[in-house]
Amino acid sequence: MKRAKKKIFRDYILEKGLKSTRQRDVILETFLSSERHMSIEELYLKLRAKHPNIGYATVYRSLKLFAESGIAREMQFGDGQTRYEHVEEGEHHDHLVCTRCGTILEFENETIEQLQTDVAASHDFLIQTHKLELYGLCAKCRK
Amino acid sequence: MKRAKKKIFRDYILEKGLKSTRQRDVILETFLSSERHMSIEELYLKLRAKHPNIGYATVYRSLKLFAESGIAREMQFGDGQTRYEHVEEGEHHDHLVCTRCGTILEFENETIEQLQTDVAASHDFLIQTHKLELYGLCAKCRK
DNA sequence: TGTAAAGTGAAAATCACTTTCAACAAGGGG
DNA sequence: CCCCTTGTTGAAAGTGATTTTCACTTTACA
Repeated sequence: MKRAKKKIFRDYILEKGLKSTRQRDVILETFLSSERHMSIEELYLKLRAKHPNIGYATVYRSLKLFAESGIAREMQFGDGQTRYEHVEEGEHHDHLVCTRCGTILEFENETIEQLQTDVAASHDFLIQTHKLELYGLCAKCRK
Repeated sequence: MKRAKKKIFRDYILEKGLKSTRQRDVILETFLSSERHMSIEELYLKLRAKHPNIGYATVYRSLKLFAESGIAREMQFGDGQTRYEHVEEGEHHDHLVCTRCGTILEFENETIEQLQTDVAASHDFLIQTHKLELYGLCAKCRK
């Protein structure tokens, strides 16, 4: 799976006439072996531990590239920081965001998706993407 | 309705030991008689027309206060600007956001709300708020 | 009215990115 | 291999939205 994503990215780079670099390899490896929903700051700090010479800007640029290539997705959860999550092909999920501890859980609900399509249709609206987030307290924090 | 919101705000101000000022009155009046989903920039420009001496910071501060008092709600639609919408008591709606012209339509769907509650329950999660946005092309723009 | 506490506006500061730019690497040729 | 065109990088400066600071008002109540 990690291998597959690396291939997708390699192919994307090639197709666009871009170059494969040491930095991108390191950032990709670190991103892929990190938990989902990492903020750029978090990823940058994690990277710095082993690669103190990698610049902030490079991390931003690489993540943007990962998103373009289709292996990552940009997300905003209202805390003012952009997070990137791993993209699994053909899968879409929504989020439960704990407002106390920041934990992000994922869920899928086919019925909700279908109802969204219905709503859009009734407004003659063509859906490109959607965002559904439930904010509140996770099991741990509500005790 | 406008009257009711002004009262809610007045009560909030009082309860918190804050002060009622000319600026807040003007900003509130302008906010209430504006369309929903105004960005701060838009509101500020509208205000300036009649009150050129009101500062940017005061508009920001007032809107934050409106949100705290419960008569307004902060919203992010991914265009990098915070928008404030009017809160009608006991009503919750979601949004259709046109990615081309920026139009924001509202809709309500009780079934989706119910399914959200079910999802949350199955994760032992306590919902405080939620956000559902469908991004795409509105009827006008999809032609 | 006096005055303590809150509010205001202008400007500076902050925050999360983005861009700039000079120095460096990649990946083809030749 | 070496060249050389073109993309890449890191540091630092720049952005744009929002916040904070601060000296100066205003407000509300004693």
